[in-house]
Amino acid sequence: MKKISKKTIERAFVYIRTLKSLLKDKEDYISSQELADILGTTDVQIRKDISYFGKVGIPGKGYEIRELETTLEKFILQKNIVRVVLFGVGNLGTALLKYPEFNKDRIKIIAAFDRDNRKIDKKINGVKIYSLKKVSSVIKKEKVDIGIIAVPKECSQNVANLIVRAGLKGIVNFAPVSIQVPDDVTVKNIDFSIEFLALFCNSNVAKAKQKNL
Amino acid sequence: MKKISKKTIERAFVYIRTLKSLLKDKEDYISSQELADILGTTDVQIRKDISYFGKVGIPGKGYEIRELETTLEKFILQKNIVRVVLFGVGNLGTALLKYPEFNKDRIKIIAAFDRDNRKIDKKINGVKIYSLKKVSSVIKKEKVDIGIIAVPKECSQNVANLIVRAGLKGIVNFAPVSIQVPDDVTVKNIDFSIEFLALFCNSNVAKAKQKNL
DNA sequence: TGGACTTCGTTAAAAATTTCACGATATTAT
DNA sequence: ATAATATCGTGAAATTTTTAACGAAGTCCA
Ligand SMILES: NC(=O)c1ccc[n+]([C@@H]2O[C@H](COP(=O)([O-])OP(=O)(O)OC[C@H]3O[C@@H](n4cnc5c(N)ncnc54)[C@H](O)[C@@H]3O)[C@@H](O)[C@H]2O)c1
Ligand SMILES: NC(=O)c1ccc[n+]([C@@H]2O[C@H](COP(=O)([O-])OP(=O)(O)OC[C@H]3O[C@@H](n4cnc5c(N)ncnc54)[C@H](O)[C@@H]3O)[C@@H](O)[C@H]2O)c1
Repeated sequence: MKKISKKTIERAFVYIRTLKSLLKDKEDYISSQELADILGTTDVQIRKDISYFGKVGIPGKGYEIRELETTLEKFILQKNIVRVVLFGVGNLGTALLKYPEFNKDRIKIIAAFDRDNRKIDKKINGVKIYSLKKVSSVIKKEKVDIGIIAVPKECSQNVANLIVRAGLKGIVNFAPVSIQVPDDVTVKNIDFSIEFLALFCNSNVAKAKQKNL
Repeated sequence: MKKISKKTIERAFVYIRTLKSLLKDKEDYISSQELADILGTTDVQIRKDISYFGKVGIPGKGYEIRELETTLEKFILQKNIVRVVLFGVGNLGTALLKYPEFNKDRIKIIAAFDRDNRKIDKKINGVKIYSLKKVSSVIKKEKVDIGIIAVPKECSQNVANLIVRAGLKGIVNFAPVSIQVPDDVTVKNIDFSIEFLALFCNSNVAKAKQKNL
């Protein structure tokens, strides 16, 4: 069996999300072409991706939506729930705590941590906010998978160190700085500014601007 | 001159950000290897990327930090300010309005729009919130480049339509759905759940979990 | 000043990803 | 039942991206 690429796995999650929303419709089947139209990609890309997960399509007809959805989901998540903890309950952190889609997507925020004493022991959306002293004990007890960094950028390396020391192997970093971690820890940086700037440069946006001036 | 790839442009923004933070230090020069260590990448990747922007390095010494920073910045942004408008001033939208890094990164939120009458005409962090009726007029007057979708997913296609009709060519979509737009409009989807789930699958995180069970 | 050493910039090779082309297979209509 | 049609699955080709290799160019120190 061939290894499934990162790109394919990412797209698989998009497929899953889309298929789930299609379940409500009256149609039972969808073709790679129709799915491609919805997602703005190509039918070949979709068939190629799906082929890594098995043969579930029906030539001449397409994919049974429900079957494809469960096939993909079982294959890549195996009924797991991804358990995360949040560091920093400020503007962004609070929004994350209130984001209802995480639960639907089987991502569970187990606990939050903040330095600000006024926030400690409060709950937001059912998630308790702890002092940083509790990091190690909470993480050990709760079988946490991933740590989210949503603290000011000056503190993000410190928090990353805490996360690593607690034994987590995955970090999502929203702070606009690079953090250093051991090789066996994976960091995913989400940097809004860069997304905006890159979109500006990589698309027709910049061209449109030039015309207007 | 060769075309610069999207990946290179994205990384260039990371380099710029890092170089700016290094300006405060006492060192004037940095080698590709040192920068790679900071960013968790390789020296070759960095030299390759930089080579698209010109020859600025000094063999045996490295890059002058300030010079490299200005070279990259001039090349890809040409002193532009990226002008954006926000749709949806809820949990996420409010956090975005309060995010101070956008200004530092030359991204300016010109205006926000919301459906909720109680929010209209209020200001957050100096940015005025308008009724949806004003979309077209504000966008036309203000030379906007990009629209941000931070409304509930059920409304995101509608808002996308508004954005397209107003003539914008770039959309950042935070809602966890795919939106359909004409070919000349570029959409960047930022889907937190997928980032988390993909990190979980693509890294050591899942393996660590298996061991623990 | 010269020679050892560093680090850049670039061409070539390797790896990863996407796209193409088409045979195989199920469907649908006659 | 058969022909026409639609759509899947996949090996091979094309493209893109990363990595390797190394000559060129400047640095640094004795
Ligand atoms: N606001 C946004 O929309 C946005 C967008 C992208 C990225 N970010 C980044 O996310 C991070 C948080 O942004 P924010 O707007 O929520 O900031 P914020 O100032 O509103 O919140 C920061 C929170 O972190 C807490 N904190 C500070 N130091 C801490 C530490 N060492 N350990 C634990 N908690 C600590 C503070 O008490 C506060 O509650 C920043 O790095 C920011 O650059 C924010
Ligand atoms: N909260 C998060 O951390 C988070 C994270 C990732 C993605 N998202 C996505 O971002 C979007 C917004 O999330 P949120 O948590 O801020 O939701 P929210 O409910 O707090 O805010 C939504 C806002 O949009 C406004 N609105 C509704 N329909 C509108 C319309 N047609 N035009 C303009 N404004 C409209 C509402 O009045 C409200 O102010 C959602 O699609 C959500 O899935 C949120």
